Amino acid sequence: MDTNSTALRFLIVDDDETFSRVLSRAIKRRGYETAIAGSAEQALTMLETFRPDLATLDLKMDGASGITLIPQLKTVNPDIRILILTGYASISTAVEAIKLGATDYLAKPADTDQILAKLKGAAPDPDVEIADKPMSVGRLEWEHIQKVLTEHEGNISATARALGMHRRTLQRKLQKRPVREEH
Amino acid sequence: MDTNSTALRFLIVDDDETFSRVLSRAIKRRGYETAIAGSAEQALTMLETFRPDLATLDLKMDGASGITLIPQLKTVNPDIRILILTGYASISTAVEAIKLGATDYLAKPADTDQILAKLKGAAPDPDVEIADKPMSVGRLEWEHIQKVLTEHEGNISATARALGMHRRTLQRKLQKRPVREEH
DNA sequence: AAACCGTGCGACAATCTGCCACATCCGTGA
DNA sequence: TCACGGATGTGGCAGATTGTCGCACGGTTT
Repeated sequence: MDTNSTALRFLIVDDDETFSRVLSRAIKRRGYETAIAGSAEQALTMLETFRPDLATLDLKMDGASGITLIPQLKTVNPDIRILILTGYASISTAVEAIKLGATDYLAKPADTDQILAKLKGAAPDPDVEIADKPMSVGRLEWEHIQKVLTEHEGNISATARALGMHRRTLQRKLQKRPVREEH
Repeated sequence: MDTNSTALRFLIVDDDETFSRVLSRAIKRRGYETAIAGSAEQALTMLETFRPDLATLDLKMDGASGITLIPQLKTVNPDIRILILTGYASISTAVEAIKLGATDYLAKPADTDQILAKLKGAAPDPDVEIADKPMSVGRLEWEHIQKVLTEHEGNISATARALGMHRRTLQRKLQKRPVREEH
């Protein structure tokens, strides 16, 4: 197999710039060529010059949802593998995305290895190997809380409401240290 | 019984007898021919005599999960329309089911009209509504657990080890219903 | 058969959560 | 300036949840 003529092109569509940059670097480090689009519209203008082989799409962005990109990405490259990656995951959007041809669907936060594992998972190559340990539930909860807290500019009361959690409970969780993962 | 040759055959696979009976009556009243299976295994034995055109499958049953029936149902009737209907809904099982060829996926409780609408529903539309609130921590935990659980092919002990969680605790969490997010 | 492994479940103590009750602060508008 | 609404820190307490142990049962492997 000719594997080194060209690197696989990986398109990241997400309006969270920090997230995109971090993910892009991690993907690049693994030998892919990457491009970032901050919106669905911007992604469309890039398709002519950057024909992606892999893509991650966010759902909740300014303008169109990443889901609307799926048919268009598949038109450009029918073999493209698409991963929906969103902080606003739901069953109904997951069902829609898969029906439209997305390869898989993940809720943020997810680490790079899991992202790539999901994208490789549907490849014709039957690579059946479970990678590293997943995040512990405690760690996941911490990440999620931090994310929502940031979205609410550090407002604890608002965050507790958004999470459907009692403010007192959130306060107590925040006082504790983030859970550590050991390897 | 006089069997109407034009009536569509509707198979209900669910171990909740009350639920099955109520749904069956409602479906029958709308002109379908119905059959009930209390387990995946029982459903298989019926396929020769009752070739369904439509089916609802439960996930959490004694014995095999309804998801395992999808390929076999499609073998008997490639045009069958399958709706996953479960009280233990999660994104990872939804993705799995749709990939295997299920038509749609609904969380219980759902009324008869919703069920038939999903089964009759045609093309996927990219304009699904996206949640405006992030998942609650409880919901996120449920989804994460389900994801890891599918990655470990339903092995509870292995999942508990991977999550750094006591097996007993995981068992208890799995017995509970996932938290319903309002929409 | 014996040694394992995964699973389901009872019991109990340690912890955590939901919830109410204050007591501060901090802007904003009357 | 003074209320008023909203955010925040804390204490307390009953009830829910978790971490552990233990035991039984049914498969698989050796």
